Amino acid sequence: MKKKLQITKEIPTQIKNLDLVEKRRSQIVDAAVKLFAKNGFHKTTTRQIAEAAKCSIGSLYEYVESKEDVLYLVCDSIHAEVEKGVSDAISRSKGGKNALSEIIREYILVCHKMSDFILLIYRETKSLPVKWQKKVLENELRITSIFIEVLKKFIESGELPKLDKSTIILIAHNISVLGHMWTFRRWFLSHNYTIEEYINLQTNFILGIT
Amino acid sequence: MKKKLQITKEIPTQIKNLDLVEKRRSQIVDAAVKLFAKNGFHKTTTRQIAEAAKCSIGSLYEYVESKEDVLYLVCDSIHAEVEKGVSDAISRSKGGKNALSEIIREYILVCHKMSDFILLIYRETKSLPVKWQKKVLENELRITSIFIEVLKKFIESGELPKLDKSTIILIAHNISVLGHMWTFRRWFLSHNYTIEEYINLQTNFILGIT
DNA sequence: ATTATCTATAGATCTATAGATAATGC
DNA sequence: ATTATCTATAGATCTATAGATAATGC
Repeated sequence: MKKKLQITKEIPTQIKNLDLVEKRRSQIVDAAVKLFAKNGFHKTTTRQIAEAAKCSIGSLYEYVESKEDVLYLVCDSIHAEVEKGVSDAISRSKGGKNALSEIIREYILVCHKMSDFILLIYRETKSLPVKWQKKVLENELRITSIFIEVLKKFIESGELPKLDKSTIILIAHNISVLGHMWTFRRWFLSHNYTIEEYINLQTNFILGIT
Repeated sequence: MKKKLQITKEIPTQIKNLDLVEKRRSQIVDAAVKLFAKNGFHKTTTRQIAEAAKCSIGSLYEYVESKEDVLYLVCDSIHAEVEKGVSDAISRSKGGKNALSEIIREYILVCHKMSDFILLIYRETKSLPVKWQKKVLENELRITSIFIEVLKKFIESGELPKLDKSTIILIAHNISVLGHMWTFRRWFLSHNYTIEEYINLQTNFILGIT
């Protein structure tokens, strides 16, 4: 994939074989994402990451230049998975009646599945070098802009009432954030609602059916 | 205040004079909250805190038992200020037409003012010992429950349509989170909306005026 | 003489790298 | 002979405390 190659280029490595870089970095990311989600970025040591990724600490530093590199790879892979989930839902969508509800539903289910990792991004983005913080925020924005496009389409086709641009943008951000809300208030919400109840209530709220 | 005395009791100190404990801890919190907001909990050292609080590292550890103690004091003081802001707004509220809008407005203004510190709580709650994580979540819930009470009151007085309990609870959480959203998406939102525009759009969204 | 404050540092990390060793491909 | 991997550790922290000193109140 284009995207992956781009990242492979963004983060320097000592290793020549680019296929190997992809493979090992993917091991590293899989190991690190769990450790970061569980113990946080700062409490996770590079040794723990190397061990979980089944390589030595020396090898780890052949594939990345710093611990922050690992965090960036982790954040990026999380966003890629969320984005894929949303895009897939949209291409599966048949359009027509209730199609927006269906997309909101699929998005919240992605948030549900990715709960711990979305939380990780909220917590640790600030630990990245500024350059990569910006990249992470761009990713966030890209996901939100998918909702903007969807909303516009539904307004054009008359399934939603006409709204001005700043309202559309705000609603798209609200959808994003109300999905995330399930991740960072799950400690409360999951005791009071099932995920299906949550989806229904939020859908009604967003569509103004109260 | 009762609350303060309670915290003074929760976190042990070597110092006998309780007034002094309050005074010094308040220095420590004022210093730490800025450092944590700017550099994060883990990148802030106890020496930096002591220096900014104008006491020695030795003294610092007479007033708290650990760095995590400082973080708990910080989180608690942030929540206390948010809660005060909301409570004050409600007691100032004249009731009657648009009173809910007015409370939402004041709440979002509090979030605006406290932006960096609300973000700090999102980022660093996980760095606390579990016991105190729970306390912080309780504080969060207490603020949300203020909105629940307000909503109930407006439904009783007929200014809002009748809603079932789980919808009321969800809307209260949504109000809380859409206030926070201004803090953690400010990097985007503030380039597209003034705080007043944001308040108006979100108020319309929450009240279902689209 | 009791209480608060300070200085100096023990003890315990953790990141990142240098240099040695093993594996691969021509 | 080139590329990938490993072991061992340099160097740089940082938290928390012990023990010494200064300030306070009877």
